[in-house]
Amino acid sequence: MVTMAAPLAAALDGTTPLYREVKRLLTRALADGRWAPGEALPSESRLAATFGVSIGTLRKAVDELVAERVLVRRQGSGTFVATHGASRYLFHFFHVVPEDGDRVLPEPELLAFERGRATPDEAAKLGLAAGERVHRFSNLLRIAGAAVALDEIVLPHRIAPDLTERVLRERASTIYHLYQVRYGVNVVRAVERLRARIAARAEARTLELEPSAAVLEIRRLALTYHDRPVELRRSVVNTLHHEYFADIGGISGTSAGAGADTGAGAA
Amino acid sequence: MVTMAAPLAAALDGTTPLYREVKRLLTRALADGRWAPGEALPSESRLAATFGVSIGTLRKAVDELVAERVLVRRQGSGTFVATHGASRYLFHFFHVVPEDGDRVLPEPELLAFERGRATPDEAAKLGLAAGERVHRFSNLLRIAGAAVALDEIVLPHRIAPDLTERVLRERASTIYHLYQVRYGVNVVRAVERLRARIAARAEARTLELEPSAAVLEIRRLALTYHDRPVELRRSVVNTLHHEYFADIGGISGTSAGAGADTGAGAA
DNA sequence: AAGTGGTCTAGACCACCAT
DNA sequence: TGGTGGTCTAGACCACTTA
Repeated sequence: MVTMAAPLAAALDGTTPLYREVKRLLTRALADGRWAPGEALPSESRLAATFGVSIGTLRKAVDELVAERVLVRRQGSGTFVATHGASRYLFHFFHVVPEDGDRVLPEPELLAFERGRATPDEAAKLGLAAGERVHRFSNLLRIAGAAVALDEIVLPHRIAPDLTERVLRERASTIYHLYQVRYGVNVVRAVERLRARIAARAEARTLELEPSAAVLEIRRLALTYHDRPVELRRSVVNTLHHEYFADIGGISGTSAGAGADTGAGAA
Repeated sequence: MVTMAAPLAAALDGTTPLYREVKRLLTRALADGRWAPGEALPSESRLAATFGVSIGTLRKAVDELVAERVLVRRQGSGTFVATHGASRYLFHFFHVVPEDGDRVLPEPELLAFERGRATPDEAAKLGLAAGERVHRFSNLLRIAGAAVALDEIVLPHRIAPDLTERVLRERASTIYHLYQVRYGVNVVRAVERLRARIAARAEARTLELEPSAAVLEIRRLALTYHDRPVELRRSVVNTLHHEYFADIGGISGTSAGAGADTGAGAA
Protein backbone atom coordinates (compact mmCIF):
# COMPACT_ATOMS: atom_id res chain seq x y z
CA MET A 1 0.00 0.00 0.00
CA VAL A 2 1.21 3.44 -0.83
CA THR A 3 1.99 5.45 2.25
CA MET A 4 2.06 9.17 1.73
CA ALA A 5 -1.00 10.28 3.58
CA ALA A 6 0.82 11.51 6.65
CA PRO A 7 1.99 14.94 5.48
CA LEU A 8 -1.47 15.75 4.20
CA ALA A 9 -3.11 16.79 7.41
CA ALA A 10 0.04 18.54 8.58
CA ALA A 11 0.08 20.93 5.65
CA LEU A 12 -3.50 22.00 6.03
CA ASP A 13 -2.85 25.60 6.90
CA GLY A 14 -6.45 26.40 6.26
CA THR A 15 -5.93 28.23 2.99
CA THR A 16 -4.30 25.75 0.63
CA PRO A 17 -7.00 23.76 -1.17
CA LEU A 18 -6.97 20.08 -0.48
CA TYR A 19 -6.62 19.11 -4.13
CA ARG A 20 -3.50 21.28 -4.40
CA GLU A 21 -2.02 19.48 -1.46
CA VAL A 22 -2.85 16.16 -3.09
CA LYS A 23 -1.28 17.37 -6.32
CA ARG A 24 1.84 18.39 -4.46
CA LEU A 25 2.16 14.96 -2.92
CA LEU A 26 1.58 13.27 -6.25
CA THR A 27 4.18 15.49 -7.89
CA ARG A 28 6.67 14.71 -5.15
CA ALA A 29 6.06 11.00 -5.53
CA LEU A 30 6.58 11.36 -9.28
CA ALA A 31 9.76 13.36 -8.78
CA ASP A 32 10.99 10.63 -6.45
CA GLY A 33 10.40 8.09 -9.18
CA ARG A 34 7.78 6.12 -7.31
CA TRP A 35 6.23 5.13 -10.62
CA ALA A 36 8.31 4.51 -13.71
CA PRO A 37 7.60 6.31 -16.99
CA GLY A 38 4.72 4.58 -18.73
CA GLU A 39 3.70 2.78 -15.55
CA ALA A 40 0.16 2.93 -14.23
CA LEU A 41 -0.62 4.70 -10.99
CA PRO A 42 -3.02 3.09 -8.55
CA SER A 43 -6.62 3.60 -9.53
CA GLU A 44 -8.31 6.85 -8.67
CA SER A 45 -10.46 5.28 -6.00
CA ARG A 46 -7.40 3.68 -4.44
CA LEU A 47 -5.46 6.94 -4.52
CA ALA A 48 -8.41 8.79 -3.05
CA ALA A 49 -8.61 6.30 -0.22
CA THR A 50 -4.86 6.52 0.32
CA PHE A 51 -4.97 10.28 0.66
CA GLY A 52 -8.20 10.21 2.58
CA VAL A 53 -10.02 12.48 0.16
CA SER A 54 -13.02 12.06 -2.06
CA ILE A 55 -12.67 10.90 -5.64
CA GLY A 56 -13.73 14.30 -6.89
CA THR A 57 -10.87 15.96 -5.06
CA LEU A 58 -8.39 13.36 -6.21
CA ARG A 59 -9.57 13.80 -9.78
CA LYS A 60 -9.11 17.54 -9.63
CA ALA A 61 -5.49 17.05 -8.64
CA VAL A 62 -4.95 14.55 -11.44
CA ASP A 63 -6.78 16.85 -13.86
CA GLU A 64 -4.09 19.46 -13.46
CA LEU A 65 -1.26 16.99 -13.87
CA VAL A 66 -2.91 15.74 -17.03
CA ALA A 67 -3.26 19.31 -18.31
CA GLU A 68 0.46 19.74 -17.68
CA ARG A 69 1.16 16.56 -19.63
CA VAL A 70 2.71 14.87 -16.65
CA LEU A 71 0.09 12.14 -16.49
CA VAL A 72 -2.06 10.49 -19.13
CA ARG A 73 -5.48 9.02 -18.56
CA ARG A 74 -6.75 6.06 -20.54
CA GLN A 75 -10.36 5.25 -19.97
CA GLY A 76 -10.98 1.71 -18.89
CA SER A 77 -7.28 1.18 -18.43
CA GLY A 78 -5.77 3.53 -15.89
CA THR A 79 -3.68 6.65 -15.29
CA PHE A 80 -0.09 6.54 -16.47
CA VAL A 81 3.11 8.50 -16.17
CA ALA A 82 3.54 10.34 -19.47
CA THR A 83 6.42 9.15 -21.63
CA HIS A 84 8.55 11.31 -23.88
CA GLY A 85 8.76 8.39 -26.25
CA ALA A 86 5.03 8.35 -26.92
CA SER A 87 4.04 9.72 -30.27
CA ARG A 88 1.85 12.36 -28.73
CA TYR A 89 4.80 13.92 -26.94
CA LEU A 90 7.50 13.65 -29.57
CA PHE A 91 6.90 17.13 -30.91
CA HIS A 92 6.00 18.83 -27.71
CA PHE A 93 9.52 20.14 -27.28
CA PHE A 94 10.58 20.19 -30.91
CA HIS A 95 9.08 23.11 -32.77
CA VAL A 96 11.06 23.16 -36.00
CA VAL A 97 8.80 22.11 -38.84
CA PRO A 98 9.12 21.93 -42.63
CA GLU A 99 7.76 25.04 -44.32
CA ASP A 100 5.37 22.75 -46.10
CA GLY A 101 4.60 19.13 -45.43
CA ASP A 102 4.17 17.15 -42.27
CA ARG A 103 6.17 17.15 -39.11
CA VAL A 104 8.82 14.51 -38.93
CA LEU A 105 11.31 13.73 -36.24
CA PRO A 106 14.88 14.75 -37.05
CA GLU A 107 17.68 12.21 -37.22
CA PRO A 108 20.45 13.22 -34.83
CA GLU A 109 24.15 12.85 -35.47
CA LEU A 110 26.44 13.24 -32.49
CA LEU A 111 29.23 15.63 -33.42
CA ALA A 112 31.05 16.04 -30.15
CA PHE A 113 31.00 14.86 -26.57
CA GLU A 114 33.16 16.03 -23.70
CA ARG A 115 33.13 16.79 -20.01
CA GLY A 116 33.91 20.09 -18.49
CA ARG A 117 33.02 22.64 -15.86
CA ALA A 118 30.06 24.96 -15.79
CA THR A 119 30.80 28.58 -16.55
CA PRO A 120 29.46 31.05 -13.97
CA ASP A 121 26.62 31.88 -16.34
CA GLU A 122 25.74 28.23 -16.92
CA ALA A 123 25.98 27.47 -13.23
CA ALA A 124 23.58 30.29 -12.44
CA LYS A 125 21.04 29.14 -14.99
CA LEU A 126 21.31 25.48 -14.07
CA GLY A 127 21.33 26.12 -10.35
CA LEU A 128 24.80 24.60 -9.91
CA ALA A 129 27.76 25.57 -7.84
CA ALA A 130 30.35 27.50 -9.81
CA GLY A 131 32.63 25.15 -11.69
CA GLU A 132 30.50 22.08 -11.14
CA ARG A 133 31.00 19.24 -13.62
CA VAL A 134 28.88 19.12 -16.75
CA HIS A 135 28.59 17.12 -19.93
CA ARG A 136 28.83 19.06 -23.18
CA PHE A 137 27.74 17.57 -26.42
CA SER A 138 26.39 18.66 -29.73
CA ASN A 139 24.11 17.13 -32.30
CA LEU A 140 23.46 17.83 -35.92
CA LEU A 141 19.80 17.31 -36.73
CA ARG A 142 18.73 16.29 -40.20
CA ILE A 143 15.25 16.18 -41.59
CA ALA A 144 14.86 14.15 -44.73
CA GLY A 145 18.61 14.31 -45.18
CA ALA A 146 18.87 18.08 -44.97
CA ALA A 147 20.96 19.65 -42.21
CA VAL A 148 18.46 21.70 -40.24
CA ALA A 149 19.75 22.40 -36.76
CA LEU A 150 22.87 22.29 -34.65
CA ASP A 151 22.37 21.71 -30.94
CA GLU A 152 24.86 22.42 -28.19
CA ILE A 153 23.78 20.89 -24.94
CA VAL A 154 25.03 21.39 -21.40
CA LEU A 155 23.87 18.78 -18.91
CA PRO A 156 24.92 18.67 -15.24
CA HIS A 157 27.09 15.65 -14.56
CA ARG A 158 25.19 14.82 -11.43
CA ILE A 159 21.97 14.35 -13.38
CA ALA A 160 23.52 11.76 -15.68
CA PRO A 161 26.64 10.46 -13.97
CA ASP A 162 27.26 7.54 -16.30
CA LEU A 163 26.50 9.33 -19.57
CA THR A 164 28.92 8.43 -22.33
CA GLU A 165 29.27 9.09 -26.00
CA ARG A 166 28.13 5.56 -26.62
CA VAL A 167 24.93 5.96 -24.63
CA LEU A 168 24.08 9.02 -26.70
CA ARG A 169 24.82 7.29 -29.97
CA GLU A 170 22.74 4.27 -29.14
CA ARG A 171 19.68 6.00 -27.84
CA ALA A 172 16.55 4.95 -29.67
CA SER A 173 14.24 7.87 -29.03
CA THR A 174 14.53 11.52 -28.10
CA ILE A 175 17.07 12.83 -25.62
CA TYR A 176 14.38 13.72 -23.13
CA HIS A 177 13.15 10.16 -23.33
CA LEU A 178 16.67 9.07 -22.52
CA TYR A 179 16.80 11.41 -19.52
CA GLN A 180 13.49 10.01 -18.42
CA VAL A 181 14.05 6.28 -18.70
CA ARG A 182 17.75 6.15 -17.89
CA TYR A 183 18.11 8.89 -15.30
CA GLY A 184 14.60 9.25 -13.94
CA VAL A 185 14.47 12.93 -14.81
CA ASN A 186 11.29 14.06 -16.48
CA VAL A 187 11.44 17.27 -18.50
CA VAL A 188 8.03 18.84 -18.16
CA ARG A 189 8.66 22.40 -19.26
CA ALA A 190 11.04 24.47 -21.34
CA VAL A 191 11.63 28.19 -21.63
CA GLU A 192 13.02 29.42 -24.91
CA ARG A 193 14.40 32.68 -26.25
CA LEU A 194 14.83 33.12 -29.98
CA ARG A 195 16.76 35.58 -32.05
CA ALA A 196 18.05 35.96 -35.58
CA ARG A 197 21.74 36.41 -36.25
CA ILE A 198 24.37 35.87 -38.89
CA ALA A 199 25.82 32.37 -38.90
CA ALA A 200 29.40 31.87 -37.84
CA ARG A 201 31.58 30.41 -40.57
CA ALA A 202 31.64 26.95 -39.05
CA GLU A 203 27.92 26.95 -38.41
CA ALA A 204 27.16 27.93 -41.98
CA ARG A 205 29.35 25.13 -43.23
CA THR A 206 27.72 22.55 -41.00
CA LEU A 207 24.22 23.69 -41.85
CA GLU A 208 24.99 23.74 -45.58
CA LEU A 209 24.40 27.48 -45.75
CA GLU A 210 26.26 30.24 -47.54
CA PRO A 211 28.68 32.22 -45.40
CA SER A 212 26.99 35.06 -43.53
CA ALA A 213 23.55 33.57 -44.00
CA ALA A 214 20.90 34.34 -41.38
CA VAL A 215 20.14 31.66 -38.81
CA LEU A 216 17.67 31.30 -35.99
CA GLU A 217 19.26 30.88 -32.57
CA ILE A 218 17.24 29.25 -29.81
CA ARG A 219 18.41 29.27 -26.23
CA ARG A 220 16.49 26.87 -24.07
CA LEU A 221 16.36 25.99 -20.42
CA ALA A 222 14.60 22.68 -19.79
CA LEU A 223 12.93 22.14 -16.42
CA THR A 224 11.55 19.25 -14.45
CA TYR A 225 9.04 19.15 -11.62
CA HIS A 226 8.99 22.19 -9.35
CA ASP A 227 10.77 24.13 -12.12
CA ARG A 228 14.11 22.58 -11.30
CA PRO A 229 16.59 23.16 -14.17
CA VAL A 230 17.75 20.10 -16.06
CA GLU A 231 19.49 21.11 -19.26
CA LEU A 232 20.78 24.14 -21.09
CA ARG A 233 20.68 24.11 -24.87
CA ARG A 234 21.59 26.39 -27.71
CA SER A 235 20.24 25.52 -31.14
CA VAL A 236 21.15 27.15 -34.41
CA VAL A 237 18.56 26.54 -37.09
CA ASN A 238 18.68 26.77 -40.85
CA THR A 239 15.30 28.30 -41.64
CA LEU A 240 15.58 28.30 -45.39
CA HIS A 241 13.09 25.46 -45.67
CA HIS A 242 12.03 24.96 -42.07
CA GLU A 243 10.36 27.19 -39.54
CA TYR A 244 9.79 27.50 -35.83
CA PHE A 245 6.17 26.85 -35.05
CA ALA A 246 4.27 28.39 -32.13
CA ASP A 247 0.65 27.96 -31.19
CA ILE A 248 -0.48 30.72 -28.83
CA GLY A 249 -3.58 30.01 -26.83
CA GLY A 250 -4.10 26.73 -28.62
CA ILE A 251 -5.65 23.81 -26.83
CA SER A 252 -2.96 21.84 -25.10
CA GLY A 253 -3.72 19.25 -22.50
CA THR A 254 -7.35 19.82 -21.70
CA SER A 255 -8.49 17.48 -24.45
CA ALA A 256 -10.79 20.31 -25.42
CA GLY A 257 -11.11 21.22 -29.02
CA ALA A 258 -12.51 17.84 -29.87
CA GLY A 259 -14.49 18.17 -33.04
CA ALA A 260 -12.81 21.31 -34.31
CA ASP A 261 -9.78 20.70 -36.47
CA THR A 262 -6.85 22.59 -35.09
CA GLY A 263 -6.19 24.43 -38.31
CA ALA A 264 -2.46 24.26 -37.89
CA GLY A 265 -1.99 25.44 -41.45
CA ALA A 266 -0.77 28.90 -40.64
CA ALA A 267 0.38 32.01 -42.41
CA MET B 1 -33.93 35.85 -19.16
CA VAL B 2 -31.38 34.19 -21.40
CA THR B 3 -32.97 31.78 -23.83
CA MET B 4 -30.61 29.28 -25.33
CA ALA B 5 -31.69 26.07 -23.72
CA ALA B 6 -33.65 24.81 -26.68
CA PRO B 7 -30.83 23.38 -28.83
CA LEU B 8 -29.42 21.54 -25.86
CA ALA B 9 -31.67 18.53 -25.86
CA ALA B 10 -31.62 18.38 -29.64
CA ALA B 11 -27.90 17.88 -29.82
CA LEU B 12 -27.82 15.06 -27.34
CA ASP B 13 -26.65 12.36 -29.70
CA GLY B 14 -25.77 10.18 -26.79
CA THR B 15 -22.02 10.52 -27.07
CA THR B 16 -21.25 14.23 -26.69
CA PRO B 17 -20.81 15.08 -23.02
CA LEU B 18 -23.33 17.52 -21.64
CA TYR B 19 -20.70 19.98 -20.48
CA ARG B 20 -19.26 20.12 -24.00
CA GLU B 21 -22.66 20.94 -25.33
CA VAL B 22 -23.04 23.66 -22.72
CA LYS B 23 -19.61 24.97 -23.65
CA ARG B 24 -20.59 25.05 -27.29
CA LEU B 25 -23.68 27.08 -26.53
CA LEU B 26 -21.74 29.47 -24.35
CA THR B 27 -19.11 29.89 -27.06
CA ARG B 28 -21.78 30.56 -29.65
CA ALA B 29 -23.41 33.15 -27.41
CA LEU B 30 -20.03 34.79 -26.93
CA ALA B 31 -19.32 34.74 -30.65
CA ASP B 32 -22.70 36.39 -31.19
CA GLY B 33 -21.71 39.12 -28.80
CA ARG B 34 -24.39 38.40 -26.25
CA TRP B 35 -22.13 39.76 -23.53
CA ALA B 36 -19.78 42.64 -24.16
CA PRO B 37 -16.05 42.38 -23.38
CA GLY B 38 -15.54 42.92 -19.69
CA GLU B 39 -19.19 42.32 -18.95
CA ALA B 40 -20.34 39.80 -16.36
CA LEU B 41 -22.20 36.69 -17.39
CA PRO B 42 -25.17 35.56 -15.34
CA SER B 43 -24.15 33.75 -12.19
CA GLU B 44 -23.23 30.11 -12.42
CA SER B 45 -26.40 29.00 -10.68
CA ARG B 46 -28.48 31.09 -13.05
CA LEU B 47 -26.68 29.72 -16.10
CA ALA B 48 -27.03 26.18 -14.80
CA ALA B 49 -30.75 26.69 -14.36
CA THR B 50 -31.01 28.23 -17.83
CA PHE B 51 -29.34 25.25 -19.45
CA GLY B 52 -31.11 22.80 -17.22
CA VAL B 53 -27.89 21.24 -15.94
CA SER B 54 -26.30 20.94 -12.55
CA ILE B 55 -23.83 23.54 -11.32
CA GLY B 56 -21.02 21.03 -11.52
CA THR B 57 -21.64 20.49 -15.21
CA LEU B 58 -21.95 24.20 -15.88
CA ARG B 59 -18.71 24.80 -14.03
CA LYS B 60 -16.88 22.22 -16.08
CA ALA B 61 -17.88 24.05 -19.26
CA VAL B 62 -16.79 27.38 -17.83
CA ASP B 63 -13.57 25.78 -16.56
CA GLU B 64 -12.48 25.08 -20.11
CA LEU B 65 -13.35 28.55 -21.34
CA VAL B 66 -11.34 29.99 -18.48
CA ALA B 67 -8.41 27.74 -19.36
CA GLU B 68 -8.63 29.08 -22.92
CA ARG B 69 -8.60 32.63 -21.56
CA VAL B 70 -11.99 33.39 -23.01
CA LEU B 71 -13.62 33.96 -19.64
CA VAL B 72 -12.27 35.20 -16.33
CA ARG B 73 -13.59 34.25 -12.92
CA ARG B 74 -13.47 36.62 -9.98
CA GLN B 75 -14.46 35.10 -6.71
CA GLY B 76 -17.23 36.94 -4.99
CA SER B 77 -17.82 39.05 -8.04
CA GLY B 78 -18.73 37.00 -11.08
CA THR B 79 -17.59 35.52 -14.38
CA PHE B 80 -16.54 37.98 -17.08
CA VAL B 81 -15.71 38.08 -20.74
CA ALA B 82 -11.93 38.40 -20.93
CA THR B 83 -10.64 41.69 -22.26
CA HIS B 84 -7.53 42.20 -24.36
CA GLY B 85 -7.05 45.50 -22.61
CA ALA B 86 -6.60 43.88 -19.20
CA SER B 87 -3.06 43.82 -17.97
CA ARG B 88 -3.05 40.08 -17.68
CA TYR B 89 -3.65 39.66 -21.41
CA LEU B 90 -1.49 42.41 -22.82
CA PHE B 91 1.44 40.11 -23.43
CA HIS B 92 -0.41 36.99 -24.33
CA PHE B 93 0.00 37.68 -28.03
CA PHE B 94 3.14 39.78 -27.90
CA HIS B 95 6.21 37.68 -27.32
CA VAL B 96 9.03 40.06 -28.09
CA VAL B 97 10.85 40.87 -24.89
CA PRO B 98 13.99 42.82 -23.98
CA GLU B 99 17.02 40.57 -23.67
CA ASP B 100 17.27 41.78 -20.11
CA GLY B 101 14.80 43.75 -18.12
CA ASP B 102 11.07 43.62 -17.80
CA ARG B 103 8.42 43.29 -20.41
CA VAL B 104 6.95 46.53 -21.60
CA LEU B 105 4.33 47.23 -24.17
CA PRO B 106 5.65 48.69 -27.41
CA GLU B 107 4.53 52.08 -28.67
CA PRO B 108 3.10 51.74 -32.16
CA GLU B 109 3.54 54.22 -34.97
CA LEU B 110 1.26 53.85 -37.95
CA LEU B 111 3.38 53.94 -41.09
CA ALA B 112 0.85 53.18 -43.80
CA PHE B 113 -2.81 52.45 -44.27
CA GLU B 114 -4.60 51.49 -47.46
CA ARG B 115 -7.35 49.32 -48.83
CA GLY B 116 -6.90 46.62 -51.37
CA ARG B 117 -7.84 43.16 -52.48
CA ALA B 118 -6.75 39.86 -50.97
CA THR B 119 -4.20 37.93 -52.95
CA PRO B 120 -5.12 34.30 -53.63
CA ASP B 121 -2.74 33.23 -50.88
CA GLU B 122 -4.18 35.69 -48.38
CA ALA B 123 -7.72 34.79 -49.33
CA ALA B 124 -7.00 31.12 -48.74
CA LYS B 125 -5.48 31.75 -45.34
CA LEU B 126 -8.18 34.17 -44.25
CA GLY B 127 -11.01 32.11 -45.64
CA LEU B 128 -12.08 34.84 -48.05
CA ALA B 129 -13.26 34.77 -51.62
CA ALA B 130 -10.52 35.56 -54.09
CA GLY B 131 -10.08 39.29 -54.46
CA GLU B 132 -12.20 40.21 -51.48
CA ARG B 133 -11.56 43.62 -49.95
CA VAL B 134 -9.01 43.98 -47.17
CA HIS B 135 -7.34 46.66 -45.13
CA ARG B 136 -3.56 46.77 -45.23
CA PHE B 137 -1.62 48.72 -42.70
CA SER B 138 1.76 48.64 -41.06
CA ASN B 139 3.09 49.69 -37.71
CA LEU B 140 6.51 50.40 -36.40
CA LEU B 141 6.84 49.23 -32.83
CA ARG B 142 9.23 50.92 -30.45
CA ILE B 143 10.27 49.79 -27.02
CA ALA B 144 11.88 52.46 -24.88
CA GLY B 145 12.43 54.48 -28.02
CA ALA B 146 14.24 51.75 -29.95
CA ALA B 147 12.75 50.48 -33.22
CA VAL B 148 12.09 46.83 -32.54
CA ALA B 149 9.52 45.48 -34.97
CA LEU B 150 7.75 46.26 -38.19
CA ASP B 151 4.26 44.83 -38.59
CA GLU B 152 2.36 44.41 -41.83
CA ILE B 153 -1.24 43.55 -41.18
CA VAL B 154 -3.95 42.30 -43.50
CA LEU B 155 -7.49 42.54 -42.12
CA PRO B 156 -10.62 41.58 -44.03
CA HIS B 157 -12.73 44.63 -44.78
CA ARG B 158 -15.90 42.90 -43.70
CA ILE B 159 -14.55 42.39 -40.20
CA ALA B 160 -13.90 46.12 -39.73
CA PRO B 161 -15.98 47.97 -42.32
CA ASP B 162 -15.47 51.43 -40.90
CA LEU B 163 -11.80 51.15 -40.08
CA THR B 164 -9.85 54.26 -40.94
CA GLU B 165 -6.36 55.55 -40.45
CA ARG B 166 -7.73 57.83 -37.79
CA VAL B 167 -9.28 54.99 -35.81
CA LEU B 168 -5.94 53.22 -35.80
CA ARG B 169 -4.04 56.28 -34.71
CA GLU B 170 -6.41 57.06 -31.89
CA ARG B 171 -6.68 53.62 -30.40
CA ALA B 172 -5.77 53.57 -26.76
CA SER B 173 -4.81 49.95 -26.21
CA THR B 174 -3.68 47.00 -28.32
CA ILE B 175 -5.05 46.28 -31.78
CA TYR B 176 -6.76 43.14 -30.58
CA HIS B 177 -8.47 45.20 -27.94
CA LEU B 178 -9.67 47.48 -30.72
CA TYR B 179 -11.00 44.53 -32.71
CA GLN B 180 -12.75 43.36 -29.59
CA VAL B 181 -14.45 46.50 -28.38
CA ARG B 182 -15.11 48.18 -31.70
CA TYR B 183 -15.87 45.21 -33.95
CA GLY B 184 -16.95 42.55 -31.53
CA VAL B 185 -14.29 40.15 -32.76
CA ASN B 186 -12.35 38.39 -30.05
CA VAL B 187 -8.95 36.98 -30.98
CA VAL B 188 -8.50 33.90 -28.83
CA ARG B 189 -5.68 32.09 -30.61
CA ALA B 190 -2.77 32.73 -32.92
CA VAL B 191 -0.57 30.43 -34.95
CA GLU B 192 2.92 31.67 -35.72
CA ARG B 193 5.79 30.59 -37.93
CA LEU B 194 9.21 32.09 -37.37
CA ARG B 195 12.32 32.20 -39.50
CA ALA B 196 15.54 34.13 -39.73
CA ARG B 197 16.45 36.01 -42.86
CA ILE B 198 18.48 38.92 -44.12
CA ALA B 199 16.71 42.25 -43.83
CA ALA B 200 15.64 44.03 -46.98
CA ARG B 201 17.27 47.42 -47.43
CA ALA B 202 14.15 49.34 -46.41
CA GLU B 203 13.53 47.11 -43.41
CA ALA B 204 17.06 47.54 -42.17
CA ARG B 205 16.72 51.29 -42.46
CA THR B 206 13.43 51.36 -40.58
CA LEU B 207 14.66 49.06 -37.85
CA GLU B 208 17.86 51.04 -37.45
CA LEU B 209 19.97 48.07 -38.50
CA GLU B 210 22.97 47.79 -40.76
CA PRO B 211 22.25 46.69 -44.30
CA SER B 212 22.07 42.90 -44.67
CA ALA B 213 21.61 42.39 -40.93
CA ALA B 214 19.72 39.31 -39.78
CA VAL B 215 16.11 39.77 -38.70
CA LEU B 216 13.46 37.52 -37.27
CA GLU B 217 10.37 37.19 -39.44
CA ILE B 218 7.10 36.12 -37.80
CA ARG B 219 4.09 35.17 -39.87
CA ARG B 220 0.94 34.99 -37.81
CA LEU B 221 -2.63 33.98 -38.39
CA ALA B 222 -4.94 35.23 -35.64
CA LEU B 223 -8.13 33.28 -34.96
CA THR B 224 -11.36 33.83 -33.10
CA TYR B 225 -13.89 31.36 -31.73
CA HIS B 226 -14.24 28.13 -33.69
CA ASP B 227 -10.83 28.83 -35.24
CA ARG B 228 -12.24 31.34 -37.67
CA PRO B 229 -9.42 33.46 -39.17
CA VAL B 230 -9.36 37.13 -38.28
CA GLU B 231 -6.07 38.68 -39.27
CA LEU B 232 -2.90 37.93 -41.16
CA ARG B 233 0.29 39.54 -39.97
CA ARG B 234 3.94 39.58 -40.89
CA SER B 235 6.37 41.00 -38.37
CA VAL B 236 10.03 41.69 -38.88
CA VAL B 237 11.93 41.95 -35.65
CA ASN B 238 15.26 43.48 -34.75
CA THR B 239 16.64 40.93 -32.30
CA LEU B 240 19.85 42.71 -31.44
CA HIS B 241 18.54 43.63 -28.01
CA HIS B 242 15.18 41.88 -27.93
CA GLU B 243 14.14 38.26 -28.20
CA TYR B 244 11.13 36.13 -28.94
CA PHE B 245 10.02 34.38 -25.80
CA ALA B 246 8.28 31.00 -25.69
CA ASP B 247 7.17 28.99 -22.69
CA ILE B 248 6.58 25.36 -23.61
CA GLY B 249 4.42 23.40 -21.26
CA GLY B 250 4.21 26.29 -18.86
CA ILE B 251 1.12 26.86 -16.81
CA SER B 252 -1.30 28.96 -18.75
CA GLY B 253 -4.90 29.36 -17.72
CA THR B 254 -5.37 26.73 -15.08
CA SER B 255 -4.24 29.04 -12.31
CA ALA B 256 -2.01 26.18 -11.30
CA GLY B 257 1.56 26.89 -10.40
CA ALA B 258 0.53 28.95 -7.42
CA GLY B 259 3.39 29.07 -5.01
CA ALA B 260 6.14 28.18 -7.46
CA ASP B 261 7.78 31.12 -9.14
CA THR B 262 7.68 30.70 -12.87
CA GLY B 263 11.40 31.11 -13.29
CA ALA B 264 11.01 33.01 -16.52
CA GLY B 265 14.66 33.92 -16.45
CA ALA B 266 15.77 31.61 -19.22
CA ALA B 267 18.91 30.72 -21.07
C1' DA C 1 -26.17 40.88 4.51
C1' DA C 2 -26.76 39.01 0.13
C1' DG C 3 -24.74 37.18 -3.82
C1' DT C 4 -20.78 35.29 -6.15
C1' DG C 5 -17.33 31.85 -7.19
C1' DG C 6 -14.27 27.96 -4.76
C1' DT C 7 -13.97 23.61 -2.40
C1' DC C 8 -15.31 19.13 -0.92
C1' DT C 9 -18.21 15.35 -0.55
C1' DA C 10 -20.99 11.00 -1.75
C1' DG C 11 -23.16 8.43 -4.87
C1' DA C 12 -25.21 6.87 -9.31
C1' DC C 13 -24.60 5.57 -13.82
C1' DC C 14 -22.03 5.07 -18.22
C1' DA C 15 -18.18 3.89 -21.62
C1' DC C 16 -14.32 1.44 -22.18
C1' DC C 17 -10.65 -2.09 -21.58
C1' DA C 18 -8.72 -6.29 -20.24
C1' DT C 19 -9.46 -11.06 -19.34
C1' DT D 1 -17.10 -9.82 -15.92
C1' DG D 2 -14.69 -6.83 -13.01
C1' DG D 3 -12.04 -2.81 -12.83
C1' DT D 4 -10.92 1.65 -14.80
C1' DG D 5 -11.71 6.38 -16.00
C1' DG D 6 -15.72 9.77 -17.60
C1' DT D 7 -19.99 12.13 -16.66
C1' DC D 8 -23.62 14.07 -14.00
C1' DT D 9 -25.99 15.16 -9.98
C1' DA D 10 -27.28 17.45 -5.34
C1' DG D 11 -26.02 19.62 -1.48
C1' DA D 12 -23.11 21.61 2.22
C1' DC D 13 -19.91 24.84 3.55
C1' DC D 14 -16.34 28.43 2.81
C1' DA D 15 -13.98 32.80 0.95
C1' DC D 16 -14.61 36.78 -1.13
C1' DT D 17 -16.81 41.10 -3.06
C1' DT D 18 -20.05 44.57 -3.02
C1' DA D 19 -23.11 47.64 -1.19
